[in-house]
Amino acid sequence: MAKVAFQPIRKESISEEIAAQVRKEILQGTYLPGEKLPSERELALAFGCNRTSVREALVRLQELGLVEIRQGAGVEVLDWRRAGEVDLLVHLLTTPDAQGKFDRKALWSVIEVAQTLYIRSAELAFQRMKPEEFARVEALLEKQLTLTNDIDAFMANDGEIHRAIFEGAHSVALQLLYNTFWQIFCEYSSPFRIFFEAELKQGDKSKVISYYRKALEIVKKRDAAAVRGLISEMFQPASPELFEKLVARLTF
Amino acid sequence: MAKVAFQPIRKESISEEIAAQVRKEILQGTYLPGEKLPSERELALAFGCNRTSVREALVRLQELGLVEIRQGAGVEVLDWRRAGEVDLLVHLLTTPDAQGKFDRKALWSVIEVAQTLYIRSAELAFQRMKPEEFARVEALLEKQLTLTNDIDAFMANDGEIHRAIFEGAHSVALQLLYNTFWQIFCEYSSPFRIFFEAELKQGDKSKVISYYRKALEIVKKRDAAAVRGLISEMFQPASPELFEKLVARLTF
DNA sequence: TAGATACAACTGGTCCAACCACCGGGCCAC
DNA sequence: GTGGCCCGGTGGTTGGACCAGTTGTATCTA
Repeated sequence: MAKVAFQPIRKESISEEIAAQVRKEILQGTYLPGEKLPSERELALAFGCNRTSVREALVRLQELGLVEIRQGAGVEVLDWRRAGEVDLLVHLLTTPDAQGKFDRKALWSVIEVAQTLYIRSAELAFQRMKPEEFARVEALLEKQLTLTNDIDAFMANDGEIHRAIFEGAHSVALQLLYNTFWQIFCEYSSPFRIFFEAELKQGDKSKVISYYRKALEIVKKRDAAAVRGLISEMFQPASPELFEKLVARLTF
Repeated sequence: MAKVAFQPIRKESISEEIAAQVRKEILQGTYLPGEKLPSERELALAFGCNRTSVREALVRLQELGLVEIRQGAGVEVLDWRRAGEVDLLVHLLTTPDAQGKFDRKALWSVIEVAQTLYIRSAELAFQRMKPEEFARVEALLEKQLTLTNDIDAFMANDGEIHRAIFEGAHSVALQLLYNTFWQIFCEYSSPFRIFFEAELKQGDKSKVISYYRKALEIVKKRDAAAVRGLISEMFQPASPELFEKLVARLTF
């Protein structure tokens, strides 16, 4: 086991690079809905690469609902507020606006929705989970309380706990929503990491630790009535004042 | 205006065709998570097309979180329950399982989540909409009551009403979620079309019409407390018994 | 002159063949 | 057991060619 948690490197392909650049321009409003992108051939020239790579990039953007590609007629920029897919969120949240400002309002809206979905998910999970599923959640929560010395394992197990809840709802839709929102969280995990590290050093006085204890108790008692409050508590660090502190630590 | 609402034809590109076929196989479990797809060259041979088209198709699947493409190592099938994006839902709902059976449970889970999101959205909208936004919703609702003779216009305006509510929440996340869920609804619109047509013929006795009347009143009174109940009523046709009737009319 | 027609320029769609970059496994020397 | 090396296979990228659809325009026709 390495002393440091090395991050696996990922080489961006040319088409991803191109997609990222064009996506940014569209999200920042350089290209307005209804306008046409330069032709594939022009883009290839501009990016100094092959047309094939440009095409792959455009296909990516089309999948996100950012553009519409029509043979013979060029590539039209769509209004992403009307046509954008949910998976656009993660890009939206990591793309500063034209003034280089970070979109706090968008992030806040995601937190808001995440909380709503989490509460609903937990409500359904408490109705639908089988004994062995409850047992698994209990086991994960107990494990979490033993991982206070390993921040990496702590955060990984944290993800598994949340996932178990969303899976417990026995809802494909919620499960996929979890995937998307978890991906967003991962992009933002750096400030949370610092937050958790500070918390864990406080040992028993830590609010985070006491939160997991409380969660474990509620799950053991199958106390469905207490779930809503518990989750609201979990989202407490996302309250406006703490929100600003977390945003200040973002690293992209 | 044409007598019939013609559907714009869209020619499927080869890469879309390939993506659809491979997606189906993955969703049906022909390829299990961890397995590798045939190489691009093999797929090109099998589909009788060029490798370029296969590559575009695979990029599409990667964007959905269905596969992971790694240079030199082939294309690995991922577990879409863990890695799939929300945008996968629309494909999941229109892909029968290996026995050719339609996945009712998945559709039900979508309806369930849609209701949750709609309620939350409306709650927020009632808190955040400005007078002109309320006025717009009122106008759309009033317009809806005049469109009882034009089913196409009726359904289009219906979409605008829902969109206005989701936009009223002033939440980018909810707005994009609306786009994705609306897209799913469009895939399923045929049974709803029949349902609405039958309702509209009943005139004032129609439950649907009375629903919009009630909605209009609630919006005019800014009666936020009544919203939850109203939306639950709207999702009433999705109750188990009617759900089966609607499913029976699906046409894909 | 108004409308229909034909054309030409442009755009995306597909294909081919070649080469580069990377992975994985097998082999070898240390 | 470790690291170095090679080799076959896989994805990544390239340039160029041609097909197919769109669009605006110049032209022809009534």
